[in-house]
Amino acid sequence: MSEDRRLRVLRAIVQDYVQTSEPVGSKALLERHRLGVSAATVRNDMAALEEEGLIAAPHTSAGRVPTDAGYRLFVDRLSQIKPMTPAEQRAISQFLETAVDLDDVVDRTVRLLASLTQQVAVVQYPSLSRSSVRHVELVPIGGPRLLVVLITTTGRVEQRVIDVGTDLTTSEGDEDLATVRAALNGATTGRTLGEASAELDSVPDRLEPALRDLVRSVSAALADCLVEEREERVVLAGTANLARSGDFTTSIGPVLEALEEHVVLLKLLSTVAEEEGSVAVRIGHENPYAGLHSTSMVTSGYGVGGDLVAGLGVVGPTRMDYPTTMAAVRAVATYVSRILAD
Amino acid sequence: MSEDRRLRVLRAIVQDYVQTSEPVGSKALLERHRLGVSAATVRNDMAALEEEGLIAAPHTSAGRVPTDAGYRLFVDRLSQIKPMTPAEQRAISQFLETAVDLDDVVDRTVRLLASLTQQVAVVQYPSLSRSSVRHVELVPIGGPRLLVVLITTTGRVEQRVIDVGTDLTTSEGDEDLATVRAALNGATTGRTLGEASAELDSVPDRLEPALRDLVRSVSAALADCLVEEREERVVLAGTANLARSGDFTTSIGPVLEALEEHVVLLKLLSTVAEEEGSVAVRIGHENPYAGLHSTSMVTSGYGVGGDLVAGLGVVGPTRMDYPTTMAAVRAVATYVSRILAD
DNA sequence: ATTGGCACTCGGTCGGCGAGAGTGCCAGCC
DNA sequence: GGCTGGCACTCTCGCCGACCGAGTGCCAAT
Repeated sequence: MSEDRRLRVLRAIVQDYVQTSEPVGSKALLERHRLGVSAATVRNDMAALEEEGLIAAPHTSAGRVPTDAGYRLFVDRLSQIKPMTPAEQRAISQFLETAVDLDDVVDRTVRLLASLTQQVAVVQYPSLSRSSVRHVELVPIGGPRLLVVLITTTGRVEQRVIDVGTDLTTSEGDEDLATVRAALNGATTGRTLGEASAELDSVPDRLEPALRDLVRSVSAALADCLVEEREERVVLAGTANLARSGDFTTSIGPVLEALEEHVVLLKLLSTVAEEEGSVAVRIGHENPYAGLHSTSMVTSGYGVGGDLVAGLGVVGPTRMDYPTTMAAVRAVATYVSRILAD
Repeated sequence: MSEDRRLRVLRAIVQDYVQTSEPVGSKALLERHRLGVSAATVRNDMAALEEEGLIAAPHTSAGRVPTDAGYRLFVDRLSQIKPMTPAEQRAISQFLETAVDLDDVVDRTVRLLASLTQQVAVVQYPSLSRSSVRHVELVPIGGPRLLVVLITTTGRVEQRVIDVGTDLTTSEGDEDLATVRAALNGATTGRTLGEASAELDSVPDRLEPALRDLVRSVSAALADCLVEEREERVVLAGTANLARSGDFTTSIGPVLEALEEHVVLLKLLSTVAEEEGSVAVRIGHENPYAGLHSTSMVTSGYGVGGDLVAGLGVVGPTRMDYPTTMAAVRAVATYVSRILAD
């Protein structure tokens, strides 16, 4: 019994099941694939595959359905990512190029991914902790109120308004502010947000005592921006696709609940494959979160110039078209990275 | 046949149906409500109510179910908003108070509303077009690059980075910038965003010709911030509640799709009742959007100091507990307004 | 106007039945 | 040893009919 043919059978089963969404039997397989052997042989192979835990029968007299392990093997060894057509690539690129700012890029990305894959798309906002400081600015906005602005290499702008106690609209205040501004920029510009955060602590000590109070409040605000958890934000689109797919008609509930747990999604997105251009697939129970046990997740990282700063991906039924989904995720990740490079 | 009793019957039907989610018959009604009349009488009343289009029978031999018109009458004349208990009020207030910034307020609000009502919560971001300009700031961030910052009275901060062509890091550039900054602030500060936008056009003409190019690019960026449609943003929570309610088990799809149409949601939220503390209810087919024909929407406005700046509300099955839902929406709107007043 | 009574309607459920799909196994063949 | 055709078996699904019960509509009586 050839190992090779057994895998071909598995592949055929996965492909058929993905397409028809019905358990596939030995006879149906023969009709749709030229395997060159008889139904009985296929049945033997299927029995073996079931023994190995790669496929399973919903009940005695029905066809077979791939198990999570079966899909895993299919993804790892039996399929290759379907390249996108030039037309699709152009469409993706054009759609993303017209975005006006970071929010718009993220918004367009998530919609695009949802419509390309017909599944639920998840896009993480570029994460501060992996990007770095481009510039820090301090702007007095009347009386003792000060606007603290942080600009990152990913184009994100964080700001806080703080009350520093003393009036800053004097010429003396201006000077002080300039000193503090220079000190803070010196300490943080060019550093990653994590490094910058650490560096901030030592800034007050390097300045003359008179400025310490001021710099301390500003540092605090800045540190707040740096760790700002809201930055770890995800955006969803295409949840309606869950209902259409038909795989979850019984229980969309748990899946919707899981999708509302943005913290969970973030964790799942953050463990994406390291190299750019590669996609990670998490199938069914491989997923650590129970609500997603009946789903698969295809994710990839994106970011500017080799520095991965965030993840994106889709969530769909385990019975999904992995090759095309992976292609779409990879393509979108690539293009959004390119857009962000500007 | 007393009109009064007929309405009592309608109220009883709505209450029972909301609670049991099963068509209510004459006998069941008598068991749960002391109406003081016999089943036959109730049947006559029900026939009359059906004639008036206030209730309907799913099929010949089943109980009656309120129609959209029936719910409407119930909401308008047969129910009163159930006040929240002091404990609930404290809980709401405390949960919202701990928010650190505007995004956090919105995020907490939508989650709170979803969990209070066990339905889908929708919260619109405070809308720029109804708030006004607090301050405009221009920050040179190296070479010809300039950061344009707009701060609104709702605490929102919009920014754009633009390229102005000439190097600004000269002392001359500093002066020019100061002039432009003063001019822009003079033209916009204190005005609503709509007014400010109109005012911007005339700013270039009032300055010396040498500055016109600079001020024109800055004005453009600022105008862009002012009309920024992303500001008209909504946030959702509790979509999983749709699945649990059981009313949509057959067709969550259209509802989920409708909820993804943020533009539609915005339109629905923007036509909220004018007075603070009042809630608007849109029942079933009263809803202009087909995907929401099987849902009701309970909305209210919120904002700082009498100026309504945005809407919030919930979307749920027409079979919802209107009195409690309306109470929750009203309470949350009130408290979030109070929080935003700071 | 209200009430009790009664015939009627109709959806939901349950059991049985047949068809069809698919399997497992075995004996034979290459 | 591996492949094949054949055959008996199992199980689900859909269909049909019967039954049950909730609920109604109507009518005659009060």
